[in-house]
Amino acid sequence: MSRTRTLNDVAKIAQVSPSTVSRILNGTAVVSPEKRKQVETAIATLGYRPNVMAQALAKGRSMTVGVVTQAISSPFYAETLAGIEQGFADSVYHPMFISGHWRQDKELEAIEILTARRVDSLIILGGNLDDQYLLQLSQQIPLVAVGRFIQGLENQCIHIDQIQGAAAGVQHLIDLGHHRIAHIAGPASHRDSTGRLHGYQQVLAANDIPFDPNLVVSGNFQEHSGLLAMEQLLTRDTSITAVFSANDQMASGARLALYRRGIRVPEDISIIGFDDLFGSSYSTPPLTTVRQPGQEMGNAAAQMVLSLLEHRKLPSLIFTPHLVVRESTTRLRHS
Amino acid sequence: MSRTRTLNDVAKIAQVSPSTVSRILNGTAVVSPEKRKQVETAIATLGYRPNVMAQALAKGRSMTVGVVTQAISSPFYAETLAGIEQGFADSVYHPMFISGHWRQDKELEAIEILTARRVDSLIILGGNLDDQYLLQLSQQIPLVAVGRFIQGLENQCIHIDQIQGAAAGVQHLIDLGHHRIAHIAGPASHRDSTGRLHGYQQVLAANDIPFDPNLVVSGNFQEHSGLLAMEQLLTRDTSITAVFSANDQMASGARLALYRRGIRVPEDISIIGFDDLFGSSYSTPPLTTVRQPGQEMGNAAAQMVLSLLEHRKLPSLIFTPHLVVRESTTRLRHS
DNA sequence: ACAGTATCTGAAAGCGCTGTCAAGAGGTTT
DNA sequence: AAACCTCTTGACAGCGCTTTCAGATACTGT
Repeated sequence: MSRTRTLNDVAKIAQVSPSTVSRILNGTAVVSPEKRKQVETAIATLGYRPNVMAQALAKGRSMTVGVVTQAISSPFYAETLAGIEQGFADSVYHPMFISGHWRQDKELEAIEILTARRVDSLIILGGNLDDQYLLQLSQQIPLVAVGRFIQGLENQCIHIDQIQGAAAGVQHLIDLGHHRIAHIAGPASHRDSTGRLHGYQQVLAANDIPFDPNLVVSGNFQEHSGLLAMEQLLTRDTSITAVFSANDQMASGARLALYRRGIRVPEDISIIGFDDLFGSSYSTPPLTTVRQPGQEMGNAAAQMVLSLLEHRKLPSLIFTPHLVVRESTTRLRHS
Repeated sequence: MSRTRTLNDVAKIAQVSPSTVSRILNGTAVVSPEKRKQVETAIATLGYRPNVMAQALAKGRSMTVGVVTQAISSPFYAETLAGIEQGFADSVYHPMFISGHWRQDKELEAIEILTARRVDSLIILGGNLDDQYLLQLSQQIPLVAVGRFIQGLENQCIHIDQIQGAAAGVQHLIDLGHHRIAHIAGPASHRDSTGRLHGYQQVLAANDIPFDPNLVVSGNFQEHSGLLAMEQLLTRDTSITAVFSANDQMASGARLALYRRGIRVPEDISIIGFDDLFGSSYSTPPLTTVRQPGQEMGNAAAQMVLSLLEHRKLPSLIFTPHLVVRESTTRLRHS
């Protein structure tokens, strides 16, 4: 393992001062063509690569942005991460991901780790950190939040209206003639869950359909909890003709519960999800869902960070949930 | 944005030398209880956090390990990444992920970026870099490869026998009485694809079933290509009773193609996948597949890196593919 | 009481780079 | 020919930390 080359080595064999090499590397000042040539060949022959750590220390900027995600293997977050990565792709910055696992302590720890590395900026994906904390954190370091709306930091949040999204989904079901519509909610602690639940309730009310608490069961956003929730709904009430699941993963679990009982989708029961995960368009039947453009939002978050870092004015980005009708929902047959 | 505190600030207000503070932080030497106390309170009142960049520069170790993955949003890789992250969780190291998108140039670029940051070690997930290059790279930096087997670097590879896995899957189909078994292969350029194809052919031969080239179609490991492949198989040959897909994602696409034509799974056609993605156990019907323990392999890769970095002897880890029988395969009914 | 030893601590040099500052070279102007 | 610019370049002081080295102190044993 040969010692790695330094800028000094380059300077020495190019017979110039380290400053000059630095200037060429960074384009910080004009350098005579001859010296530039010498330096360039020196760099080439040594195979020199600047040490980003040292640059970071000297410049006071690490060229990395920290991303607090919740779980790298969660399909929804993964799409967003891919968007973030793509958004930084041709910039000089690079993202570093750390998972918070939906636990506030882990998220705080993630932020510690990231700030100890002096990341230049932070992207927070969902999570349980409170608004107040993030608001204060944003005073110390440029940050953008994805999937949440923080009062006083509106311009640095990328989110979509969950209520509106849920409303669109449930209205679709109602338009198809359903009125016994169950809801598999997310965990009550999660603000997206409550938003979606509200959307569900609002649309019911708007359509004069009484809200029946028996028709809502909570899960934890994972497939298995959707399956359990569906089973519970089925034993509670047999008049259900449609279910609105707070995310695609639980919809998938619910769909399996139905399959096991021989209940057909969409003929017997219609299902609608939320998120539009990539795989949802390949489920059987392809899932009707409310799309949250995860990748685009991630990409936008990266752009926003870049603007923040370069003190450009922030792009104003608006994302709206969007109903994607596929084959898991159908018109209610009057029986 | 208040200037962030440095070790010197701490030293000053604790009335000790910077060296002493450093010693306490790193446990490098014994320090008298009083000084330790002074320093600790100083750290607490200042809210001091060491600058990892500066530490890295001084120690010559960045405490980060670079991971070259292929696509962060690919379900299989995402599981592996989660395993890696978990494997480093209570170490002082942190992973930094960069995607190569299955393109050699991007992978090389990823390695450049990572080494410019002086990562202490590298984990390579699959990809198209050639063995020779990696073997040479491993001379410069501790590296472990996941999902590939490199001659001369066997101890630093974590992989499973693709042939054996495919064989197990196909044998399962044969045991159920199938002999018209199609294969949806991965891209020919991908070594896992060829391994799985060989496994398929070997088992066919071992059971005296003639290999019919018409029964194999290649996809690109994405869902859509599986759908296309299935459609093609269906037009080519109507006697197919089972299909072995080179991964779960294509199996999912194939399953959709069948659904569209009203062909039942598993009653009319049995399907078996490869990987055992988390979502596969929630497909309709739950997919029979050959499990590749992505998360465990990722975790093992992290452990291996840690061993390498601490010069401990390498754990010898053997992973084997494992048939997971679910509901997408069934005994052939003699018609 | 004194050399010898074991402990703790600070000074200082550096890790690899950047950026300020001032000097030297060459060219203009009057 | 003197005074003044403009350009390019090197010295040098950091960035925030670690680590050697040697000095200071406190204990040994004889």
